[in-house]
Amino acid sequence: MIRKGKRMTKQRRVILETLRRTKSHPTADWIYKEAKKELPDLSLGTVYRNLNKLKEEGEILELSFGSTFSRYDGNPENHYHFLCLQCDRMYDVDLPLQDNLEKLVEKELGCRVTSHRMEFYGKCGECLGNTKNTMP
Amino acid sequence: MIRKGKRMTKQRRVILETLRRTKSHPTADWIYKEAKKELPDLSLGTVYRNLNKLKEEGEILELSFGSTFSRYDGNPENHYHFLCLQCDRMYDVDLPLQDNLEKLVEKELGCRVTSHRMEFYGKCGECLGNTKNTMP
DNA sequence: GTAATTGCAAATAATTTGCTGGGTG
DNA sequence: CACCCAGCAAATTATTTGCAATTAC
Repeated sequence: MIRKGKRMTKQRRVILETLRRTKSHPTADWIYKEAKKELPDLSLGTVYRNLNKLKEEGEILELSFGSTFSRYDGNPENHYHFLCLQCDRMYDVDLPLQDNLEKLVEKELGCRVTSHRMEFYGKCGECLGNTKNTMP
Repeated sequence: MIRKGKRMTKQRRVILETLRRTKSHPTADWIYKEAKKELPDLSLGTVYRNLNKLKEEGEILELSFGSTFSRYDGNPENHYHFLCLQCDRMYDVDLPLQDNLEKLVEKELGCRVTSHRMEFYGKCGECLGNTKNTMP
């Protein structure tokens, strides 16, 4: 693996490790606060710059579905997500990619489809359970 | 039945008409500029306020997939979209909703899924045509 | 009449960028 | 030792909000 023009600074390493360690699909700010515990002088701008670089290099995914901020995923393989509208937690969905749909879209629009994204919305298991207990 | 809010001001009417008239999935700013031709005193804040109301009432859709700004769709029925990564145009995709996938997600995560969204990315027919001449 | 809604401008929120000094390869 | 990259803070961008005046019902 050739690291062309990429420098492995300790900031970059800690940011990537922080993201890979969690399954919570965190925001840039969460990563910043978390990584700052290890690197107290870390700045938020550095977090954003590194997240953008890592995204361009295909090391991570940026998830920016229907909200005012981005979440990040340390797993760069395309996969789907479920967002709980009550607690705002985001879960990975282990469903096979519907690549056949890309073909259908190409036929319909006469375009070239290179990727797609899908996100599900609703109430997560934990929130379903919580309401059950507190509901009259 | 209490009709709280929801006055048909001329601003609201023009904003909705402007959005319904186009197939371009425009931004709030585009709608503002366009509607301003008819209502010169219109302000951008009013456009945002009305778009949010219309969204809440289910009259329109807000599309905020993977970008720093929202686009709006005058068709409130859930449907998929294709975004051309070259020219940034957005197209409606006429594909049946994959509601069966919602069931699969519910089974996998033990959650309640109420909706989902899907977006396709690539190069649109027009952009393919433009490059066809220069491709080997 | 009166409460929702407007225009305006200032406030937020998330992210990006310019500068300069420091650390990596 | 060249030059990428960090830290810091100010700039940008999209959107929201407070307020007094206006307007629809």
